[in-house]
Amino acid sequence: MLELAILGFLYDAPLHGYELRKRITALTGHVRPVAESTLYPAIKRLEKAGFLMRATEPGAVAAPRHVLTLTDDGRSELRRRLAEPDERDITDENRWFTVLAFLRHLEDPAAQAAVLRRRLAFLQEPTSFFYDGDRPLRAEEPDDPFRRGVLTIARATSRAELGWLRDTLEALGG
Amino acid sequence: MLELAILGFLYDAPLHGYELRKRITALTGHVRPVAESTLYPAIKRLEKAGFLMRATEPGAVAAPRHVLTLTDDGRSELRRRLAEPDERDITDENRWFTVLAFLRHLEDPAAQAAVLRRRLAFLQEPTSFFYDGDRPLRAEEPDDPFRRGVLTIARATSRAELGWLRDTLEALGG
DNA sequence: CGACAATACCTCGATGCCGATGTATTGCGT
DNA sequence: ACGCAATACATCGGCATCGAGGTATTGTCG
Repeated sequence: MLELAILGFLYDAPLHGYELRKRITALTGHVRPVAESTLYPAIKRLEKAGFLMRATEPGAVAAPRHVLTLTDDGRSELRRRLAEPDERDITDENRWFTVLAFLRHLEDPAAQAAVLRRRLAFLQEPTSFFYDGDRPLRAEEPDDPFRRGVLTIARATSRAELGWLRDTLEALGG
Repeated sequence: MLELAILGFLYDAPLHGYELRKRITALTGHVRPVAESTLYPAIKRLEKAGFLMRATEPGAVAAPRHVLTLTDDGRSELRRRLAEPDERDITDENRWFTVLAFLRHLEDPAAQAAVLRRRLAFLQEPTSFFYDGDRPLRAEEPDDPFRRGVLTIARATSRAELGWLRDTLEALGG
C-alpha cells in the first residue's frame, strides 16, 4: 500500500522524500499515519529494485534533498500493480482507496473497468460480520447497539459504493 | 486488533483455537484474512502474559483441542483495551469495527459513550484525501472518477456513522 | 481400500512496520 | 543570544504478520 502510494505520486512528478511523506500523510495519514522510519526504507527498497532513481539537490530551506524520479521500470511496475492488485487491495478499504487514488494512471478504460469489476464482485458476495451459527445477521438483529452500528455503517458504505461502481462502469463503457 | 478479537470472543465463552479462528474469520476475514501462523503465536503471547489459560481436551472430531479460557487478568485487560483504545483503533475503520464488535463488554454506559465520543471527534475533524495545495477537495472536484469515488464513498460512510453515533450517544444518556 | 477434506495444532524464515533516536541546517520569536 | 520548530534524511532493535511447510486424526466419497 505504501509502495503503491510512492509509485503513484511519483508517476505525476519527481518529488523528494519529505514532500512525498506530506502527500502520503494527506492521502491516508488521518486513518493510518506513515512513520518516517517506514517511508525511507520503502524508498530504498524501490530504488534497489530499480523502480526509482535519486538525485541530490541542495535543500531549498534546509538539508539537501534527494529528488526521486520513477524509472521506466517503475512506471510499468505501477501500472502492473494497478492492473493486477492482489486480493487484499480489493477487500481492504484502506488499500482499495489507495488503488482508486491512482487508478487513473492506468490508461486503458477496459483495464480500469476490470479492476472495478473485481471490487464489485467482492461487494456482491453475501458476507456479514456477525453470525448466528451459519446464518448472517442483518443490521436490525444484534441485541447490542454497537454491533448494529457496524452493520448499519457497512451497509451504507456498501450501497454508496455499489451505486458509484455501477455509474462509473457504465461511463467507462463496460 | 487480533488480540482484541481473541480477548473479545473468549470473554463470552471458552473456545479452542480452531473455533476462535473461525469466529475471527467470520468477523473480519472477508476484509483481512487471519493466517493460522498469526493466530497461534498471538494466543501464546496472551497466554504468556497471563490473560488466558489453556486446558487440553480430547478432540471432538480429530486432534486434541486446547480450550482457551480468559483469566481475571484477561477480562480486565479486555475492558482496559476497550475503554482506552489507542488512536489507531479510533481512526482505522478495520480496528474501529473490532472495538465496536466487543464494546458491549464494557459495562458502564458512560465509558462506552466516551469511546464513541472519541470516534465522533475524529469524524468531525475536517479531513480530505486529496488536496489542491492546502485546500481540501470536495467530492465533486477531482477530475478523475476514481478519486471522486473515494470522496463519495467516504462521505456516505461518514454520514451514516455520524447519524448512528448521535442516536447511540443519546440512547446511552450522553 | 485409498484419496481427500476437514479438524486441530505448530514451527520457521522473511518481511514490513514502528518508536526511539540521531544528525544537520535554516529561520522565527523573544 | 538562545531555544525551538520546521526541513530533510537516516539507522536500529523489536515485533506482528505472513507464506510455506509439517504432524496427526477422523470422516466421507468413490
